[in-house]
Amino acid sequence: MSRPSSVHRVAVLALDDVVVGDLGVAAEVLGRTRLANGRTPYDVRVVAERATVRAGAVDLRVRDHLDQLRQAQTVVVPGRADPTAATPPAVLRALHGAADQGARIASICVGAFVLAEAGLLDGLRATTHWAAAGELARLHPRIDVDPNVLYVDNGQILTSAGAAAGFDLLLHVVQRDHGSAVAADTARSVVMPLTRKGGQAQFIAPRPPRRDPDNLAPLLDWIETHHHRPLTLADIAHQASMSARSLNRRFRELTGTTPMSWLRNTRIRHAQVLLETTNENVDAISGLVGFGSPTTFRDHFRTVVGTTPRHYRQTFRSGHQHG
DNA sequence: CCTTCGTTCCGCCATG
DNA sequence: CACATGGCGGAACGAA
Repeated sequence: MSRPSSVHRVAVLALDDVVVGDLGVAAEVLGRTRLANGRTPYDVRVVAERATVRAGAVDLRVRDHLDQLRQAQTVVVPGRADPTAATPPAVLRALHGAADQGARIASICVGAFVLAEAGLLDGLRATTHWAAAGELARLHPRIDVDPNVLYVDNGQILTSAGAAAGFDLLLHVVQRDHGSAVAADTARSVVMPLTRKGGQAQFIAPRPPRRDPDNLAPLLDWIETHHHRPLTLADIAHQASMSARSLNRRFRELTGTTPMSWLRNTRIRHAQVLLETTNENVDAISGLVGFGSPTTFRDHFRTVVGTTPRHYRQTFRSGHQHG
């Protein structure tokens, strides 16, 4: 028909009780993306098993059927009100089909549970909404759950934390596909400044009133404010009035990670903010966020973020009209 | 790249 | 009895 070869097809999966915010993020960010020549690189379609989808207070009329998933080069899976609700078999089959054909699959928030149910996250690092991270790790032990990052890019499979982190993930996708200039334009278009205020936005968000016999939040706050010091596991355990053994165990249960890994991610997150918002050189930032040496900082930065600190700053800056 | 040495993490098990 | 804690040891990991 009409030149579909140059269009990148995106299917946004609308399951029952989909979180409309997540759905909106997916549809808006990619749908609003424009290339330098004004063309729209993404053909975004919301797909569902049935024409009407419940979504909290509203019903959605969905125009495209689940079958369209097969044609998509990118599939986005938003969260659902009940993260652990069983996913219809036809949906899981469709996801498998898309993955087998090499489609990129990205989840937002607790949409990661759907990917997990499909087995697409086995053996991979992944993230989800921080309050659900422990549950995800418990239900799917083969997933390396990291609740302390905004998103995780495994190449074909991507996961992001809360809805706001979904913005970051999709802007990252745009940047990967079309470069940082296009991504910066998209960010402006959706009025989402590329500046994110540290990942700790995740933690000042609604504190869950749910039961918390052992609440790690105060300890995580303490790590947040002391990450720049040369902390050891013993230091953190002492702060929590726990043995190192118990701390490791509780941490794994409640967050899916280990204390030192959490600390490392906290440091990297702060380093990212400093790279974005200051002119301190990389070595100085390394020290400011608590790394023992610039070498280890670069090492960790690469494994967490995927690029070098210098390149990260460069691509971030290039998207801004000098500021 | 390697090598050395300290740290971290988790299974196991005794203890409360 | 169920359950949580934490010490021990060793494999894996990280720093330099």
